[in-house]
Amino acid sequence: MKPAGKSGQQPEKSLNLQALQRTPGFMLRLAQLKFFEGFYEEFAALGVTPATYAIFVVIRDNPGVPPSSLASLLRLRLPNLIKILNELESSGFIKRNRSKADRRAVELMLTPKGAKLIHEAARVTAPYNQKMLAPLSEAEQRTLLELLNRILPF
Amino acid sequence: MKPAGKSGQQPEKSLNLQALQRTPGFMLRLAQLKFFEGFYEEFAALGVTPATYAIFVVIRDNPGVPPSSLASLLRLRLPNLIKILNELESSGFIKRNRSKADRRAVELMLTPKGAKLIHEAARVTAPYNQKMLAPLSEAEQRTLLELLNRILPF
DNA sequence: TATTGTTATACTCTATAACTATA
DNA sequence: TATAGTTATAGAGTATAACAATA
Repeated sequence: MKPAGKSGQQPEKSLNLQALQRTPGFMLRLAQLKFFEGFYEEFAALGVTPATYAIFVVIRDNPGVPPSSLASLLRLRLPNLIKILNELESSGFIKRNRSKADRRAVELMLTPKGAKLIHEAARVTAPYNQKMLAPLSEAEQRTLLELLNRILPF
Repeated sequence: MKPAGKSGQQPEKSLNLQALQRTPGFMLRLAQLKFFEGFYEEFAALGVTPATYAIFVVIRDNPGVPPSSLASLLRLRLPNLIKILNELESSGFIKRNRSKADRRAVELMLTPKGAKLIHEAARVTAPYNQKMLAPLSEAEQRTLLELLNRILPF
């Protein structure tokens, strides 16, 4: 998925959209598309995607996390995550250690290069989120996050 | 995309997830996945997907809507929408009329069979939404919808 | 020439099956 | 035998280019 599209920013004022506007799943989809499109614009220069951003953050905050935990957390199938991890490792952003306690298990770590990348990306995060949520007050932004957290199984 | 997955319902309590939980784009993605997975479960018997559900609703409320408007509203590329419309038409759920004012333009309508299908689907909608939003009060559900509407360009 | 709809096609994302190695 | 990781591969979903018919 790449950039926006010329046709979608002020869509079709003349249509009756009440039913969809009251459909949470549809509104969540549109909101997620907006965030992902904005993400690609803001983070393109760093070469970070929504998926790799989340992977970096989780490894940063949980060094040694195994791929299986990462996959279930991010809602990625393990084989699909492995492909991304292979690219991140061959690019030198992460490394894999074999666990000494259980030699089947893999422990994921950031390399210094990876730590540097997520550090730079993290500085874009706040202004990016602010831009996406601009129509909401600070309190409303917190409310939105809290409601989303409540409907999810954390 | 089809059903849930055994591994993701109570993910990884032991990990530090604070950063992602404060990342609206990530939480929106998880919420959207939850709604779509639940949708497939609830609407599978009717053969309706999130995309076709939205298409049916817009045509029902806006008979004669052209494919181009439908595509920009639903954030689908026109060629991808056309493929879905072809299937819905050959299955007898919608029909295409050529506009008399502009013979390039197509006007989309539900057939009686399509109207019946969306009528049956609409009866599943309220309990489905209630199930997805169960952790929220009625007032909170309204707040969530309102905040999502505010960050989108309607 | 520009616009609407359409076809063909490529690319990305996601899903399943099967394999390796450890336990 | 069961589990963690990996590979291979198939299937959706989404993207662009090019074309026909009409304006």
